[in-house]
Amino acid sequence: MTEQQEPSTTTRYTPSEFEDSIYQIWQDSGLFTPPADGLRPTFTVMIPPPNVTGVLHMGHALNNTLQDVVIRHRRMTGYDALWVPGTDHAGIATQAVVEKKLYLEQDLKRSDMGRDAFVDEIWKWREHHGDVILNQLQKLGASCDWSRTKFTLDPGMSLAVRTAFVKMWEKKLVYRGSRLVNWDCNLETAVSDDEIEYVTRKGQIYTLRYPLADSDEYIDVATTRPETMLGDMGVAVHPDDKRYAHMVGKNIALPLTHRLIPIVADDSVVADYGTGAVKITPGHDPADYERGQRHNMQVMNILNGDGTMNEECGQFAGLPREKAREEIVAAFEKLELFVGVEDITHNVTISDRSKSVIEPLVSEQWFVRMSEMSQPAINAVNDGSLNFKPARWKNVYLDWLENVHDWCISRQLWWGHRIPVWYDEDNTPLASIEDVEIGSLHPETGKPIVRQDEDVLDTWASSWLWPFATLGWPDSETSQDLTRFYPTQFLSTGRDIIYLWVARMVMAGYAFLDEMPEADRCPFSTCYIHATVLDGQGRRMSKSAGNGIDPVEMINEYGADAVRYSLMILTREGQDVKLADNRFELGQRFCNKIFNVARYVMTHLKGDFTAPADSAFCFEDKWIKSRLAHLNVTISQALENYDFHDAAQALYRFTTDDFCDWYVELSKRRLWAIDDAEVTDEVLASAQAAKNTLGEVLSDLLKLLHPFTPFLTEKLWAELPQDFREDRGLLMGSEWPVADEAAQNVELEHQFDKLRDAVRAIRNVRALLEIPAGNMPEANVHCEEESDVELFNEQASLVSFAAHLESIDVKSIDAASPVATGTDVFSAGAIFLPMPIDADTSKLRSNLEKKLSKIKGGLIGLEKKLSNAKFVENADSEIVEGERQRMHELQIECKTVEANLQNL
RNA sequence: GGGCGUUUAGCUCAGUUGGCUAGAGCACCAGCUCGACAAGCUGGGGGUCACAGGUUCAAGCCCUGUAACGCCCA
Repeated sequence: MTEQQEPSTTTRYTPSEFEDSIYQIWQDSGLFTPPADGLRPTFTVMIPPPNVTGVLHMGHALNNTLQDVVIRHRRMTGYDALWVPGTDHAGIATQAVVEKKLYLEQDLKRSDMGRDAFVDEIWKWREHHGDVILNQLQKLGASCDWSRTKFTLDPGMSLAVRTAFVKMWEKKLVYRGSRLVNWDCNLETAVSDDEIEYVTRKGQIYTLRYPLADSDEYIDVATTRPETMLGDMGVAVHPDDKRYAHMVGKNIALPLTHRLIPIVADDSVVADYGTGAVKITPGHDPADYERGQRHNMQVMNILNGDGTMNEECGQFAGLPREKAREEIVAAFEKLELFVGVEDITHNVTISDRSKSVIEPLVSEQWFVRMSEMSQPAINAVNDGSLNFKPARWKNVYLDWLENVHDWCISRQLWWGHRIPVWYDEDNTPLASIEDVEIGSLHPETGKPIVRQDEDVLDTWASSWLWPFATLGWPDSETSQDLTRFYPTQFLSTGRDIIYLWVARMVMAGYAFLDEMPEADRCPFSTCYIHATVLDGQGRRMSKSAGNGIDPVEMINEYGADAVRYSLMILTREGQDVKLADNRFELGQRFCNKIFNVARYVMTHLKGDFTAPADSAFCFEDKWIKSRLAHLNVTISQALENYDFHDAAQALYRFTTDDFCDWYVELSKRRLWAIDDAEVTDEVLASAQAAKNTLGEVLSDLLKLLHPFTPFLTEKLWAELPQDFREDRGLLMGSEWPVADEAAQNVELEHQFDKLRDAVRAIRNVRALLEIPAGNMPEANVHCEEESDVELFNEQASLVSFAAHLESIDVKSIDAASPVATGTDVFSAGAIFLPMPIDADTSKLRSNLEKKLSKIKGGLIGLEKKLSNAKFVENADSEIVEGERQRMHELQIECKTVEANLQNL
């Protein structure tokens, strides 16, 4: 692509013909990898690693487009920009996918295969399918440094995970203990508090009668899970509850068991809810666990890992919990201890992953002490080291950190980082970065090591190290990347993982990078929370609902640039985006526009090019250069602030309105002039100036567009003649244009607006009077200000050309209105078009009448306002003066319109 | 129960520290095969800014309350 290429001859933008080859050219150019010399400041983005089992969905497409826009912009503005890609091993999800596949295809269960063979199968699966989503990111145009692609189970990541674990071990931040955890009976593993959700479901609440031992009295207790009564260790009532006061301290003979359990008084019981008495099942309910602790109750586990009743359950042992529920209710009925059942709706805790009902149960797990680690992460937001955009998400982040619970990090799975802990024969643990040989001696006890911990770590316990582990930490051999590219500047992610991932990464940065100065430890300075993509009806897109729009399909249909651009302009900060698939037409139309205008411009840039003298550049040349300079400032600011919608919108406005509809159309006036028989040097120079301006504006515009529509702009850049690009390199690697301050001319832009308004007014009257395009009358333009008379006289040919006129006759507004004309008023005066013979004036009349009533309405409002002493007194003098001016204008307009109406 | 967000044209959305007649795209209507583009060009119609109060000379914007929808936490 270093040689200039021939412009395309088709009039339709057909992205499928060039996107893949352009991506290949980028790949081969090495530009995805920042230069090794390290001379420029760095700008780093870490991709939120998608699950290795994942396929690209709209959320990914949106999020990764954002990141690519940021990275491409920074790459062009002089940074060594690095975007590190990778995938997450996603413990539970991946294990489940492969487990299912093996079962369906080979009728194999993992328990039959053994750990090593099963893990091998997952690795094989990853070799074949693990890059799907990364390839899809390439179709989207993601300019990641693929040479640095990481996987959260890579050996380097393993080293990082083990190092972090041992650091926590040494600081006593990690501990092993028996605690009530959220147990997923389907997956047979513990999950953390952050991996569960609550759903409202219909259920039943059962009331059971518990007889007191050695008494005729009883207590009724209500429960939604009758089967847990087998694990009851007591019954609690409120200390002030007179109904039960005499029973406190006595025992209950727990039915179906031979156990006696105490009645205790506890403040946590709500006396007027239900029967006012609650059963205490410390082994299977978080609140009861607390109550049990307060009353020194033992914890009894009645469940097996798969959700069946365990050997503590006597006749019920081995039954699935649902079946046990039925049988226990039946048994209570038989004993005449069943009081009743009612339908209720209540919140049920389910597992994020398997969607099965979570059973709280006590088991031996590894936990991370979070409270002290959370403090630096809290400080980071408060001292401004970390900014959220939109800012309100910092509250979600802070809420979680300020109320953080210890994190259960062990999982009873096989796919993941195995916990780097070994035990001697007395179960004394030893944490180690290096593998410990079985049979070697425990350094503290001197006893032989007999086994490694069977469990693996929660996936987030590797991904929280992502920002620095991807850069080589803690390996000193490879960690020059860490010094150069850490901390990163921008993290973009979804709101659902603010605490699962974002908060933990910040904690990890402060906790583990102790060799770095405090100020450099926060892993990113901006956390951008992107919009959620909803379907056309405003529902979340989901696989199960089948309402997802496949970005890859959209790319095939509309092109990656169209998909990218559409997503960017639809994404207002903090605002969810409703997406129907036809919304990509917006981007498609825009890309088509760029494609065609570039083709048009380039047909005029052929051959040798000599730059014209400054004097050859005319009014509209200066105008479009001024608009371009303003656009540059707007885009640059918007991108630095991550206001993607604003940037995309400014590009749209400039490209379609300013450039295509006005400048390019006006340029034809001068370009066609050289076809005339007698061509003066002046005409030639003017045409040359137009060509030069077209080329220069297009060149800069392609650059400004490039972060949003990289494929198309790169293709067009290759076709652009040498004179309009500084070197033969790729657009992707080119320098962002410098906003030309000298070219910015607000006054001139204001003048152009007046010309444009006049042209529009003329076109409007032409349409109302049905004057055909081929008919080129002479129009009168009457201006309110003398300076505008001058302006319109100077730019008469511009106005005539744009409005299809033979010529214009410019006068002061004080001049008498010409007779037999149709009029319209505009921002600087009025225009008059000669009435064609047999003209139907009805449309013009109704237009004028409507306008008149609007003007009169405006006048009444202004009169009222200006006669209000308080307004004149209080409002800024500029505002008051503006209103007076406006009033004056409206009065003139009123007069003009009335006069014309009378003449009709 | 607590927190956050949204409500502006038929649809999807902009609208800055309060200040000219509230904007865009799509859709709609009328006209146009004019030498980049019919995925186009030109012109046009269309809004009680959710509702009720309040502050102010002035409110889509600020304050209070209400309603509907959505998300998160417990």
